[in-house]
Amino acid sequence: MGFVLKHKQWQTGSQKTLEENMNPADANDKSTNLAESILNHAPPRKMCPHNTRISCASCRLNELCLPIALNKSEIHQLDEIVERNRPYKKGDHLYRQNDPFNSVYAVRAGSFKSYFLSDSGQGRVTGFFLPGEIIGMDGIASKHYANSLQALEHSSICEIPFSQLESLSHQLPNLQHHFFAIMGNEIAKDQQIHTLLSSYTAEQRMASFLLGLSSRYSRVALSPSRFLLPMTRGDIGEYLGLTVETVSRIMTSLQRKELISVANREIELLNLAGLRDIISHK
Amino acid sequence: MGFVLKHKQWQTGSQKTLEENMNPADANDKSTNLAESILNHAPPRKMCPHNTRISCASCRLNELCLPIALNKSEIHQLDEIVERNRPYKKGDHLYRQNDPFNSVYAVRAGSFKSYFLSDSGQGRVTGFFLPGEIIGMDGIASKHYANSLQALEHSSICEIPFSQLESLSHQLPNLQHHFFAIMGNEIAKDQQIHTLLSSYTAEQRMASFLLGLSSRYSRVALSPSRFLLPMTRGDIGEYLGLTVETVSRIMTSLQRKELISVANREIELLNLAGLRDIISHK
DNA sequence: CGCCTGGTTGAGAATCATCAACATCTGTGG
DNA sequence: CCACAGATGTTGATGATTCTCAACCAGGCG
Repeated sequence: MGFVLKHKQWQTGSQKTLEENMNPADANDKSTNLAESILNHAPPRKMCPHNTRISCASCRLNELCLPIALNKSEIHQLDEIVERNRPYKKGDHLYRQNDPFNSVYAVRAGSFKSYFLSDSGQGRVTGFFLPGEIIGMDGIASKHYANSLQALEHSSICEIPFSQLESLSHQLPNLQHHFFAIMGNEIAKDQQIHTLLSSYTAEQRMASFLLGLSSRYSRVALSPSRFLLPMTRGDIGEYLGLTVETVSRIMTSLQRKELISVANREIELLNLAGLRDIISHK
Repeated sequence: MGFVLKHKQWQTGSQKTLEENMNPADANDKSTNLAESILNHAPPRKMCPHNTRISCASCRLNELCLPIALNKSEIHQLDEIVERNRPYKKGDHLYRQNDPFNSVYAVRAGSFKSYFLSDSGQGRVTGFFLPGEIIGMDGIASKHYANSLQALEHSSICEIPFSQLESLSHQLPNLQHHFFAIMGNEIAKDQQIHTLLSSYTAEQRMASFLLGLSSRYSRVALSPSRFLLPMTRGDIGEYLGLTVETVSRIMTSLQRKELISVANREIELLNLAGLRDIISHK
């Protein structure tokens, strides 16, 4: 059966403070904010990990996000145009399908899903976004977002106004190059999903999906073998072109084969090689 | 049954000269080339439509391709970096999976398919490319092409070395903006295919595919309702995640419903609204 | 406590794949 | 120009994977 974890010591993007090496100025800002809220008779609350006064230079995701390949002064210029918004609660929308496109966003903590509603009303999840990943590039061409974007849990993001990103890219060849690369990566990733959806069985899709999450979590220094699924079985099904029931059945089947161990949203990948075998097997 | 066309007066990208408004200098080049080939005792051949001495400014696809939104002098600069290669025969490869990435390509005439071979050996078609469309963006991020690219018929392309495109984009904000838009468009398009593959029935996929081709052909001033399919049923099947047999069956079924009329590669869309209904129905 | 969302499991149905046979088209070499 | 071979396309019979419908369970939140 494989052992099942009972307690809540699971890692997710939002449960871990993402800016650990903050500078003293940031700490000061924080205590100031706290003092203010007390003065305003707001209910005293725990220190929120989603500090909005963080800089790109100190963000622990900067290896994944835009600043990679920028030097110190360039990062500072990027920092100037990034807006760190208020956190989003589970279910909040970052934007909706057809809203005018203004910005791309980098996930700082938590996770999001994108989904598309067709005229006939039925929706399909088109993507999941974890910390360090970029959201909103589907709106660049048409100037309107093609999907809606919703937080799957308490999450925070960095907003990057696109016109300013363009001007800055014009000044910084490294940034232009890197943003081309980020978009190219998105294109390559989408084509992999095309292959997955057009030729994989339900079991292969699930195995591929879980391994994908695994490697994305390990990129942000979380465990590649134990994590919480931020999305529902329904979300997974819509994303993979399967029904909820099939997703559920495959999960229990993978568990019976001792490849994974699941309990609700908690999942552990027990045999990565075995999962890979499922994908290549045929 | 709908009438079936018997003869070969069908339009494809390659059967129509794509550069009609060529300037006098180009015409001179052409006759010179012809004279040369006669002097060299080469077999006299028909005037080839794939003249390589064409400029972006005179190309009738320049409204679709990169030059859009560039002014005259900017187009000239773009022209400098574009290489117009020899034509490709049916089956020729433009590049193969894992080849080092150097350039993106614009289709000038004809058509191509991209396909991905997985480790297990089975391949899947990931895209089709018609005149005016850009090929190769899947290689930008990893510096290696993720797919192989093969000509479906006699075709010609413009090669745009990517590093030069980047430098030029750095000088010309319009070009940078436009290339971001082209990549954004590719991302949005890929996500539509995601929705198609994850939620459409076989019939909906075929209808959507045919309507997609229709609008892409009309973009290059070809008939939106009558065209030649440059790809095999097998290619279509791989692309849509169906088998050859299913593709064939759906085609005859659509024909019985008098929505289309097919004979081999010749296809006529008899009822566009009817095809759209299939997609939105339920 | 009870509701509602989310998740699991089972039985039957439907779509599409598989296997197989055959028809047709294309291009090549005699 | 014909004949042939290989690739491509069609059609039918059968079967498997996945969906649909339905019932039920668990957990979180007011």
